[in-house]
Parts: sequence; structure tokens; C-alpha cells
Amino acid sequence: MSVTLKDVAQAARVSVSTASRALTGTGLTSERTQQRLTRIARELGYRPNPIARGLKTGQSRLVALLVHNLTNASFQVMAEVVQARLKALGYQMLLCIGGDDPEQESDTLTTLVDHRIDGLIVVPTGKNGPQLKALANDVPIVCLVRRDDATDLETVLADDPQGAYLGTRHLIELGHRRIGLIVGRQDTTSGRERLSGYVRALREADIAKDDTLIHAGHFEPETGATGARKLLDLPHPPSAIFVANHEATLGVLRVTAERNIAIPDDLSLLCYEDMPWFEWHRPAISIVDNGARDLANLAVDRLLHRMDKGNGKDGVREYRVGARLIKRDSCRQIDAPTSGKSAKPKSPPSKSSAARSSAAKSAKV
Amino acid sequence: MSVTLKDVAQAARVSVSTASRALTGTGLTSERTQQRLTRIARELGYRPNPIARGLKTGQSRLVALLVHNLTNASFQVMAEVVQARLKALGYQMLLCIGGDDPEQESDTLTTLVDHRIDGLIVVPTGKNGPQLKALANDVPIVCLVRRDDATDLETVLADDPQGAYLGTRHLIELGHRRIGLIVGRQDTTSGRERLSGYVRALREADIAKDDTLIHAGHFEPETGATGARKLLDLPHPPSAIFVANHEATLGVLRVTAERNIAIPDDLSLLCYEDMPWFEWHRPAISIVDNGARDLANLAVDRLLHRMDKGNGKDGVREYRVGARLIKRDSCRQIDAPTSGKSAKPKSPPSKSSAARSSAAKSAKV
DNA sequence: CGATAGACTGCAAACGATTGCAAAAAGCTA
DNA sequence: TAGCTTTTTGCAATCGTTTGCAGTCTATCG
Repeated sequence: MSVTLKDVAQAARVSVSTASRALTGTGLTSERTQQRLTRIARELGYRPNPIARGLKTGQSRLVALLVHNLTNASFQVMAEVVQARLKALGYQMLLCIGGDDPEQESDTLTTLVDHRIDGLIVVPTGKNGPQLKALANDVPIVCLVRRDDATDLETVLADDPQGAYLGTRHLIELGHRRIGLIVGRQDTTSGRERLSGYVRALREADIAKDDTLIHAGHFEPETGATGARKLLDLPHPPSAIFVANHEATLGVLRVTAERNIAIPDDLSLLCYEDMPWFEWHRPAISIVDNGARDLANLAVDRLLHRMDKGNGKDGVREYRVGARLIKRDSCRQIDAPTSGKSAKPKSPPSKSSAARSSAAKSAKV
Repeated sequence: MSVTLKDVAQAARVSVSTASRALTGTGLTSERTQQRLTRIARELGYRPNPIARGLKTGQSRLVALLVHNLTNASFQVMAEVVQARLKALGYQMLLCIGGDDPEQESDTLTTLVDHRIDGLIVVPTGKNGPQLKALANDVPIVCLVRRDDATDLETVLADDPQGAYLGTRHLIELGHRRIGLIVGRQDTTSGRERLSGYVRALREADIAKDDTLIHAGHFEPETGATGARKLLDLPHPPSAIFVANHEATLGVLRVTAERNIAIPDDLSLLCYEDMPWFEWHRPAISIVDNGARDLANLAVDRLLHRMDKGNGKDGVREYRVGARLIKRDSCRQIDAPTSGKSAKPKSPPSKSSAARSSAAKSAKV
């Protein structure tokens, strides 16, 4: 069907080996034949067959990215970054969706390695440590966003302890003392670390940790709904909720909408990881940004390094990418009942606050 | 490194060919050897090398999906559907992001075909017709969402004329006479067809088409912003805007927010294609749903058919998937100034309306 | 019992590239 | 021009499968 190296060689009246050497630019052919062959190849429209080449060389020029889903904006960004970087280097990205499901992850992993991918960036479920570890002997692997504790794979993580700390501190500085936390599964790195950041900020401010204010659950909108209901039904509900579980955000919003809770007047809301529309939402939603773009870039850097310099076990195994707070309009200053903290007023004067309340009422419809 | 067929054959003391036949289940081996070999293969952890197999058979068990981006919720859904369907059949999905950029599309296409993909579902930019057409000889291709007019490829389209018609009619039924339209590039099928649906609804209602109310532009948020400004700055601005260009939605929202325009009180807003958060937005945004899931499923059906039954030029070249209207809260009934149309009041009483206006003001901050 | 069909199996040639090794060609020195 | 080195080239094996063809074995039938 398509033009093969043999065709090119025949047309040029040289052997296939010479053709190969000329076209791959090994420098083992004379300048003249090289140029002649490149010309002929171009004229014939020759395109090397990566499959055949791969069989011989053991490389596929395929790099896989395995994420949980594509609804999460961070994963979207990462996919786009990884794709762009790899493409520039002549690799094709294989984007796989694992659904945070260990079985699917395991399946996909074997398929990928079967296909002799040259490298893999994976957001691990954390349940396939042994498999990942074994695979890492065959192919360079970099973990992203989550660590798989059963492995010692090179891992690029968001600075979740810091991010959660920053977010919590922000709320504290606004005068909140009862801060609800909705967070991810505690058997994941990110879940645990965000909780720890939250706790640290509380401790620093001498606020007692109240376990009834903490809701940990799966990475699903439903978790947010359940959590929000639980928190809001408390005898003494929180004045702010920190949704440190990205997927849960929609669930929380649903509940506040259902109950006509005005944000930020009745409740301050701080979320984790951006979504493109947070900025346009009214009120615009404040977030802790996990730096998805940086994470992806660093992961690619590390992977390329491994693919290039060998897949050995070198020194650094863990990289952290800084988180930062993006203040928008979903958190408000509250009148600190007793505390003597210096509180620069940040939210607009009462007029606006009143307007906001009525907005909340109108939303009842 | 890994276990090859040869190893299995040796362990079983048969020839490689027998091993191959036994394991691929050709039925050309005795029941006994077949079972024995499967057992041994399993024990040894043999996994066939798709590269080697591909070289011989010309198949890769790779199917590519080429979309513009991953921010568009429709593409997300499609990617997930396609991935799930293909995986169940033992194919790996290659997800590629083309950015609606002809050059990138062209690049990606050649790479994909080089990699001997078994099938391709593509949302074409429309600028690489000849190439697509040529490629279609080598590999089954199905176009999705957009048609490439320079080809006669099998294409699965949303019913955009109908969708735009439904949306526009909805607004008309609510009493709107001046309806702004923000729509995509007119050199794309979807762009043209949505415009035509809009026009048809207008004509049916005996409303004169006013070109100043129509803004066509690129598939980008910026288009929405520009369009919204243009429309709102009109001496006699529209009472409703139909954003029939999904990507433009955020831009429109930005402008309405900037200008404190209350939706739906000051302006009714109807959008095209869902986003997961439209439902949670206040007001929840009414949309015309393009049926992304159905589109993807149908595209997979058609592709599998081609891969299975041969890649010939059969009868039907174009499939349409119905659109439907999803009413939420961003469009309101307006007092028809003169028209005698029967108008069941749908929007809440004035009290709420007033509240909503003040909500708009509060958003100024 | 010998012939013959039918079921299995193995040999060897692909698939399209890469690559070690040795031969041929070219360049250089004397 | 012979002799030697240094390119440059070609042969052939190889990567791990699949598959046409021919050969072996068993069983069945006359």
C-alpha cells in the first residue's frame, strides 16, 4: 500500500541498509547519497513505518498519560500541556481515562506496556503499587498528583499541605473560627495532606480542631452534597466551608442553592483547583490553585529526563509544585465576635451586603 | 526482556507456529495442545507483542479520536464514550487534541496513519479535506460534529438546524421579538446551520431578520464578549441572546457580569451545548442540548461497521442526531407589547424580579 | 493390510525496518 | 603503482509475530 524503504532503495539503486542509514542520518553514508536519498524519499512520499521500526528498536514514540477523567479541569490542562510538549519532540500522546478505578487502571497499564510505550505519566489510584513498580523496570514512569505509597516511583506532587494551609489561613484571617472542611479520601496522599494543612492552620491560630466539621469522602459531587448537608445541619454550623475536594464542589453548590444559602453572606466558600467558570460565577469563587500547568510541565521534564538519561533510581524521588491562593468573591470577612485579631476590612460595606442577601432570597425561586 | 512466543513454544516443546495458532485460537490445533499452550503461556506470563503482530497483520488495535480541545464539555463526553466503547472491544483509544488548527490537524493525521491506526473519528477543521479524503483509502474514517465539505466522508452530525430552530422558537414563544444571535464561524457546517435554524424560526413567526442582531465569530470566549458588547450597545438592544456558539458562552457571561445585567430580568440567555455547571449556575442556564453522548455512540457504531464490513462507499453518508431543548431559569417570559400571542406567565412575580435586579447590582463589586 | 483422507504440526518466508560485519571503493602515502 | 587506511556500501540476521505450504501422524475404510 504505502511506500517502504525497499521502494526508496530500489528507486535509488542502493541497498535497503544504505537507504536506512542515509535517511536516519547516521553519518555513515556519503553526503551525496544522503542527499539523493532524502530527495527520492520525499518524491516518493516515503514515511517510515513506526511499527516496523519499533519492532527492531523496541521503541514506539508513544508516551501515555493516564488520568482519572476529563471533567476535572486540572486534568484537562495537564493533558493539553503534556500533549503539546510531547508533540514538539515527535512523540504521540496516548491519553487514557482510568476513572480512578484500580481494575481499569491495571488493565490499561498492561495494555500500554504491551504497546511498548516509551514513557508513562500516571495519576495512580494507589491500589496497583506492585504492578506499577514492576512495570517501572520496563518503562520510565512518573507519577503525578498522587503518590502510590507502595512504590518508590518518581512523583510530582502539588504542595497540598501548603495549599490547604494557605486556604484555611485565609479563612481564619477573615475572622472565621468554625471552618468546615470537605476533603477527599483519606487513603490518598492528597486527601491526607490537605487535611493536615487545614489542621496546621487551625493549630497555628489556636482554634481547636472539631471533627464534626470535617467530612472526608470520595472524589465525587455526591460527597460534596452529603458533606455540605452534614455540616449545615450541625447545631452550630460553620461560617465557612473549605471544599478541598475538587470533584465535590458541584455537590456543595447544589446544596447551598437548594437551601438558598447566600454566598458569601450566609456562608463563605473556598474551593480547591480552578474551573474555567469559577471566575464568571456569581459570586466568583475563590480558590486554592494547585498549579496544574506547572505540575504537568515538571512531570514531562522528569519523564524526558528518565527516557533520556536512563531509568535508574536516582536521588530525588519527589517534587513539589507550589500552590497559591486566588482570592475572588466567595469568602467574606466576618465580625470576629471576640478575637482581637487585626482585621483589615475586605468585603464591601453593608449596603452591598444587604443587596447580596436579597440576591440570596431571590435565588429561592 | 519479556516473554515471547518463542519462549512459550520452547517450554511446550512445539514450534512457534503451533504456539501461535494455539494461542490465537485458529482452531487448527488439537484441543489438547491448545489448552496446554494457554496454560503454559499463562504460567510464563506471556503477552503477545502488538507491535510484532501489527507489523505482520497491518493492524494496531489503536483507534484515534481527534478533537479540538478538552475544555468543551461535549468533547469530554465524547472522549469518555468513545474510550469506553472501544476498550470493551479490545482497542486502545488514541486521543488527540488538534486545537481546531488545520496545520496541527494535518500533522496529527499523518502521524496517526503512520502508526497504522485501525480507525479514526475526527472533528475536522474543514481545511484538510484532500488529505482526509486520501487517508480514507487507507483507514476507516468517520467525521463527527462537523462535516468537511471537501470530502464525502461518512459524517455524524448534530441536528443543528433543528436545535437552533427549537431554541429560537422557545425564545419567541416567551414573547421575545428582538433576539440576538451569537454564532460560530460561517465557514463551518455548524455555524451555518445554526444560523439557518434561527432564521427559519424567525420567519415562521413573521419576525424580520435583523442583521445587526447577528454576530458570527470564532469558537472562542472572546467572540462571545465582542458579540455581547456589540449587541448590548445597539440603540435598540435585544431582549434575549441566543449563544449558539458554545465556546463563546463564557465571554457573554463576562460581559453581562461586567455590566450588571440581570439574567433573565434584563436579558434572557439561551446557550448551546451543556456544561456540567450550567445547572448549578444562578440562574441555571437553559440550553439546547446537542446530544453529545448519542453523537459519540453513533460515530463509534459507524466506525466499527466500517472496520468490520469494509471501508467501501456505501449509501448513507450523513447521520443526524436530534437536539433538544432543556429549559432552566435563564430565559423569561416578557410582556408582549402588542402581539396577541397566548402567553402563560412563566417567570416569577415582580417581587422576585426586583430582588433579582438588586442581585445584579451587588455583583458589581 | 494398504491406501487415503483428515487432522495436526513444523518449516520457512514474510511484515519493514535496523545494525554488526565484511567486502568494495576511495583516498592517501611513498 | 603498490600498499595501507578510511570511507562507503551491501549482505544477512534480527525484532516477534502470522501464515502458506508441505510433511507427519492417526484413524478409517475397503
